[in-house]
Amino acid sequence: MTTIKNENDLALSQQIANTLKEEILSGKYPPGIRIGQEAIAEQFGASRSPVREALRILEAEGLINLVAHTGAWISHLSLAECEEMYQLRERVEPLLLRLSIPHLNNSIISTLQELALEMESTTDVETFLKLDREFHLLTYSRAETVLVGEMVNRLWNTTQHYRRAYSQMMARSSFKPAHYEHHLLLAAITKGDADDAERILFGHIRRTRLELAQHPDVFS
Amino acid sequence: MTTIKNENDLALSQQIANTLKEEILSGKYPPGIRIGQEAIAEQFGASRSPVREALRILEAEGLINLVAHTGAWISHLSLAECEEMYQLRERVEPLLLRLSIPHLNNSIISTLQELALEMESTTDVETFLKLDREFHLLTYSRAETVLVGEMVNRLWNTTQHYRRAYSQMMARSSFKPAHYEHHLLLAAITKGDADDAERILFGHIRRTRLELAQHPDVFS
DNA sequence: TAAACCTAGATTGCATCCAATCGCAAGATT
DNA sequence: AATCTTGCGATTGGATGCAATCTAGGTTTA
Repeated sequence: MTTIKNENDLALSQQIANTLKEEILSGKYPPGIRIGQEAIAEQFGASRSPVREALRILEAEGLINLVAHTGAWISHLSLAECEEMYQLRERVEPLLLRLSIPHLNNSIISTLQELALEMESTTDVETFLKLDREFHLLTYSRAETVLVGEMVNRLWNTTQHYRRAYSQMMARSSFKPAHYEHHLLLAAITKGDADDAERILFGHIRRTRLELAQHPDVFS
Repeated sequence: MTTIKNENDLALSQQIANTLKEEILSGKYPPGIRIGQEAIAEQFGASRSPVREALRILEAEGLINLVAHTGAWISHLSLAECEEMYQLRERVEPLLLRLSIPHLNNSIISTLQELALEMESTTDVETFLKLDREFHLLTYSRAETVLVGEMVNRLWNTTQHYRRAYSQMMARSSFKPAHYEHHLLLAAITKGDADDAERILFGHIRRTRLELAQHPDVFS
């Protein structure tokens, strides 16, 4: 008997929520469209009860909006709301990074190095997105926290669509500052300099926010 | 025809969630105890369906924990988790304050002044808690945000029990630093000095976190 | 005596059914 | 012609019933 919980052990509502979440983050459901309870229920071969609970879970994570009698809509942020999310990220992610840095070992740091180099060499937007997410979440991975980590996860999830749109819009050459910042961040992490790492990360997110604000056409 | 939504117009599940939330925050249900679906359903004269959705909503806000087949438990934070919440507050609340300060007018500032003085003169813990909450939330009230404000609200709600326990434990004299900080904060706000206000607020929350850490007996 | 096992009661999770509400389109009215 | 009204179809919200699971208490066994 193992303590590892099998996915099948989870409540059906939770399984549905997890799967739906991945589908939403993957871009299968674009922002602004509606999801019908019946359709989801059919997709999973379940009744609408667990589907409705799953939708509540996703609403809590900010991925969808539930409106009474009109259904569940994939969340879409306005430019102003997106800027809010980025400002939150600027404040919260440096904290999480600080809590993680003391526990990052050499093995992790060399993986980070590889990820940074891979990012520079890829031309595919979807690959870049995936690597970038991996890179940053790995820098956070050793923080011995529960709540801060969850919050950062939520912030990343709710801005996922816009990171994608932004990356697709930017010419590949415009990623250069991001690459430089990644290397600077890595250097600070290697030195164990949490203050410096915080500053660089803050600037990294802030720069993205300001650039995003110059492309309001993403939000239409 | 008015656009103001009557409470009765809200979905039953939302009404139940709202009422339950107030009851939890008021201390009617102490941390660690279980809430039965049947009991809640009976209290509201409803079936278990809306109750279950209400519980999902409250879980999302961090007020309860849902465990499969064992029910809903009022959240209780460990000392470590509570410190996490406070560290989040240290980072997020100064941001919200910064966004609010430019729009605070004289009428609000004089109300803040009154609240600060009232706090100093009260001896009742419950009154102090209420005034303190009013004071800080009022300093945030003009921020033109949606998401940041919601997040701060959640942070306050999930730490409510512990602010109460902390206040009850502290001798009244130990509130003096808090009063000084409130006045300093008010001065910075009056000057419109967001940088200074951020620093003071950060220190205000941080001091409370450090004092709380010296009273681990609150978490048992 | 203490630990493991087993059964009964209670509680939750899910499926199904019915009622309430909304959106849309066709028709009526000014 | 534009706007308001009205009715229908579709979809969601809530109630009820049953199966699955957990907890507690008593019984058995080493």
